[in-house]
Amino acid sequence: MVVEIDLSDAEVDRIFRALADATRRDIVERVLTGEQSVSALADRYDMSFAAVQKHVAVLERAGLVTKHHRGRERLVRGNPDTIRRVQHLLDRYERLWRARIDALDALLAAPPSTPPATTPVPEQE
Amino acid sequence: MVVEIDLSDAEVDRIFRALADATRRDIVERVLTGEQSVSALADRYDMSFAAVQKHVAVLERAGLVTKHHRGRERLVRGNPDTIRRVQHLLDRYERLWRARIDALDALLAAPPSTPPATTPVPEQE
DNA sequence: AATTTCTACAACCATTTGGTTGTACGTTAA
DNA sequence: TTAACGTACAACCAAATGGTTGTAGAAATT
Repeated sequence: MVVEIDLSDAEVDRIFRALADATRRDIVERVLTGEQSVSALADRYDMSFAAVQKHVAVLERAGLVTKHHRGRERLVRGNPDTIRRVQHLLDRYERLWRARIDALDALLAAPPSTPPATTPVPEQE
Repeated sequence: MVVEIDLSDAEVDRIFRALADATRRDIVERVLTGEQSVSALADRYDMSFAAVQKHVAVLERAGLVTKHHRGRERLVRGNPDTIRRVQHLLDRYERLWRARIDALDALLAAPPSTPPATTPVPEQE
């Protein structure tokens, strides 16, 4: 199964914003280990049912969870694909950082008689 | 060098919120590959200097960048430690997911003569 | 000394966010 | 059939966000 590789800026915005709230992160954790109804989730938090409903909606719009019908309930389930995509994003940041560190190391390792100013970095992207 | 392992909810809030903006993510990428002054950054974006200054402040409060003095300039530099901590957070999410999948797999692998209705999931919490 | 550059910060504004309560509707249970 | 449960959604509100302009100070340039 091929998953989408690239995410638009707006999608990434929604994902990070969705994760920028402790209640929503907690919901994600819960539904990753097992789907739960909205009201079952709402029982866990000290806020109204409608507030939890809104949090779930934010997570759903970000693609972090999905909802399914079962009778009168709506079961919320975590979507690990989106989690994985965020990890790839952060991996990219780390690669950028490492490339820079490697370049600085190369500079320091090079003898001062041969300044490597022409090719400081393997020039990716 | 030992880095902090745990982050408070408020810290994680700030980090994810800081990353929930395309301009700020772009700034992070730029300063991970090499430090830049605030005005050099501001030249890159179609908004006022003050707006970019605010974005940098948000990133700084989240611990994603640091600022250093050089004459009248303030050099902005990426902080990979924080990036790494976010990765660890997401790793945790993935482990939770995998644990659940493994449990379901174990259920499916069990012979039908032993109905697993009593323990559908390893009952966490 | 005067001017320009880089930064800091306050004040303001429109929009979004995160919460509330209230109403309505489909589904299950008595 | 009636009542209770689970959900959806609108309306409202306070606070935060993301932008602006304007003022001021420190450092560099002329």
